[in-house]
Amino acid sequence: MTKSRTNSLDFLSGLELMIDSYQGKEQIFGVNPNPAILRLSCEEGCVKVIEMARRLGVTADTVRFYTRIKILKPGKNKANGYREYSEKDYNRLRFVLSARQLGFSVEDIQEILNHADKKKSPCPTVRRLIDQRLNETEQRFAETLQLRERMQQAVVEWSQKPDKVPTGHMICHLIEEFSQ
Amino acid sequence: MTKSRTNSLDFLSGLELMIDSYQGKEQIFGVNPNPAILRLSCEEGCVKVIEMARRLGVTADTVRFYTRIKILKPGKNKANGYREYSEKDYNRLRFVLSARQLGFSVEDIQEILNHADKKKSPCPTVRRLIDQRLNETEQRFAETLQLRERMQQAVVEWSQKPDKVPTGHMICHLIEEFSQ
DNA sequence: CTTACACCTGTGTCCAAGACACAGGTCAAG
DNA sequence: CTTGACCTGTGTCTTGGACACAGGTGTAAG
Repeated sequence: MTKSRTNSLDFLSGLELMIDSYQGKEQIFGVNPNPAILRLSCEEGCVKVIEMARRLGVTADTVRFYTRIKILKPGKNKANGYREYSEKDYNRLRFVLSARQLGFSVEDIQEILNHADKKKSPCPTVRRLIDQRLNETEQRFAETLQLRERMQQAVVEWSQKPDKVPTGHMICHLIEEFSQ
Repeated sequence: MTKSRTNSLDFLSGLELMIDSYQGKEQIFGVNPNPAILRLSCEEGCVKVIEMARRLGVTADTVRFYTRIKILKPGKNKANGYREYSEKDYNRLRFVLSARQLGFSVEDIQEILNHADKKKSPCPTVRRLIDQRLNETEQRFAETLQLRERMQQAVVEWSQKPDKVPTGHMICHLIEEFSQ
């Protein structure tokens, strides 16, 4: 139950509130196979998109995005069509955000969730994917490092050089004479 | 949030800007200083898209892309509609590729070229833009560095941990117990 | 009751720099 | 004549949302 709640702040107190108020219905909500009762508890425990977003420190657009691509599957209030995000959606979204922080793509996350939804361990997939993504990140890191150095050197070199008007075969001498 | 892979830095990969590795037959591009003769010689000296691409070490799609957005303005062979890239286009594209290597966006480059085309010095613009882009690159660099460290630490930590099957409130303990 | 306003819905489009696909035209060799 | 390599312009795809839009809903104030 105790989580790494290190990376987010005030919406986590909201989380505790929500989980606590939900405590008494745990049997009904997650475990009880009767969908009628499940829906019943939703009326009290579920939240709308903005509240969901606020609790996890993202925008409503982000919540809608993950809903659109069916990572989140909130119910719908029959009366007005509003989405109803449950604790399960909350946990799922929190998971998604954690995974994104670790460099997983949304597609990766879908794959991971597919395993978990089938009650299979997603861990082997997770290990495979992070190796892959880490390689790419190393690659990107090296490229960004090089680009940064190149740009820094350009700024230094150019500070010694004058402005010039373009000629027939030279558009900008700063850029074109920069060797590296 | 982590913008990870989406920061297309791909243009940096592998290409050392192999511009003048071509020593071939026609000495026309890059050697003849007289633009009038060059323009005149277009019927003979101009090249088609693939040859242009080859000379600068990029794909034909890249040449077409810059043509499409009107950074390159090759003529058209009236007989068959084929594009005819002149030495001016060659110089322009070489400039574009150099500028891309320094982190300028295509939009930046259009702005720079607009100045140059009006015979104004693009240098003040260039200096302003590189400051801006360098800032962004520093930012991206810091983010990539952090992401990389986070991922590396995850791999290390996870190597000590077992696989687990998901439970009601835990999708993947590796990801969800990872604190940082 | 009306009105204002904040919230909600789904859908479509945008971003960057090309890469890729596609339908159709051109050209030289065999 | 056919094959195959090349050419054309245009449209769509990529990421992870952000933003726009048209229209419906809920609520408090006047």
